[in-house]
Amino acid sequence: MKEAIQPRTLKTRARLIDAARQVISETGYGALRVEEVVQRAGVAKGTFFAHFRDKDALMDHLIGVRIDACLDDLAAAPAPATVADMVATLDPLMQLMTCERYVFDVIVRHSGAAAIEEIGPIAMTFHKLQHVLENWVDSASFRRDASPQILAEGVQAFMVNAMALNFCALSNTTPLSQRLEPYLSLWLKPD
Amino acid sequence: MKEAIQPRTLKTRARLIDAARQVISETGYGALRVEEVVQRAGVAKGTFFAHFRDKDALMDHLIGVRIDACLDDLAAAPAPATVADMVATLDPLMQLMTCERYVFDVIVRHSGAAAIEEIGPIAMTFHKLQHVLENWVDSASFRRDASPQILAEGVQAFMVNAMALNFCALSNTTPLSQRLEPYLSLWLKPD
DNA sequence: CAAATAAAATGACCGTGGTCAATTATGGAG
DNA sequence: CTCCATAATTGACCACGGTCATTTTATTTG
Repeated sequence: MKEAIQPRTLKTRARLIDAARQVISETGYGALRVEEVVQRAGVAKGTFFAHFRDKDALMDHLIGVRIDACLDDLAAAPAPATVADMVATLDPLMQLMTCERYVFDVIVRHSGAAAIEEIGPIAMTFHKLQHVLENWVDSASFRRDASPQILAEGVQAFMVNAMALNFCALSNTTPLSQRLEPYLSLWLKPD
Repeated sequence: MKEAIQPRTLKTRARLIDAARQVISETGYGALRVEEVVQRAGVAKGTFFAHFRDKDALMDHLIGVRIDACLDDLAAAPAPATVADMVATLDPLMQLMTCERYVFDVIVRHSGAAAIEEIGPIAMTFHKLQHVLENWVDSASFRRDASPQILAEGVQAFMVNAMALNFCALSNTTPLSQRLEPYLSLWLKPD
């Protein structure tokens, strides 16, 4: 009953990921083709799917890693004291998540895990974000008549909403953060 | 410069839609194959794409029609006086929108039009819903320190959020409306 | 070292959405 | 009615994600 992974496996996986990153840096996420990735990695197509359940799983990993790094920055920075501050602090994250329509679609698709055993990198980052937001929201500057949990969940809902509207013709003239601000003001600081 | 559509066109389109509805009633939306639809409609594959830009456009139409009918029911009913009432009234709509994971994905993908000239049936229904919600929200029972517009937009955001969570393993034990209620309470009736 | 066993990689193959040059049907002008 | 321009239809074809029986490579055992 041996189940040790061979060094070869790690090397192949790394080659696939490197190749994918290279393709993406040249043509963006949406234009990535599995065929192109395996060719650059110098492996057969089947090998790709031995390492990733499907193309989405690769995206989940690649995008998840980037979001995770971005969240580390957020967590390291001081907690925003005002709504305007919060919106500004969240901006880099939202920019990253909406860098491409395709990227945003992948994120939305993976933001909730369909099954417990399937929680992927992106779903993880949403938990992490939830944690960060709970800390931010749990300060004297914001309303204290609701649990940080539900407030943070609400902020996430508004973030997703604002990002989705960003791809909508009727409203994509307004910058992301500017669209988010009024919602958070009303949500976090009711009179 | 004649551009009159031939009766034949309407007939073919109707046959395609009928065939699609039939397939869906048997196997659901997600399992629909264009090949199956054109076979039942007795036309060639290319004909399908002469009538619909892509498979998504067919789904946009079919789902849009159903949502629209549901919204007519909502608009006809008396405006809900409480949050609990509102959540209960919205339930049929949310049930429809989440009848299948695939259906919800289609809806999310089409909820905002990418370009003004591309506003499809589903995007239309979101405008219609916005209108209905604005009327509901603009009543004495709810907060009056914010515009009906922004309040209604917030309700939509929370609805989408609640529906998305419905497909998430960690929280899909709670019924949809029950998950929505606390958010709307906090959003529409702050103390 | 050789044989046996398990892991990894291969690539021909498939399903399905979507395209387009060629063909056929339609309806109006003369 | 005939001819013709245009709309509608066709189906072979392509792109791309994904599968799986087979082969190759690594590791263990004797």
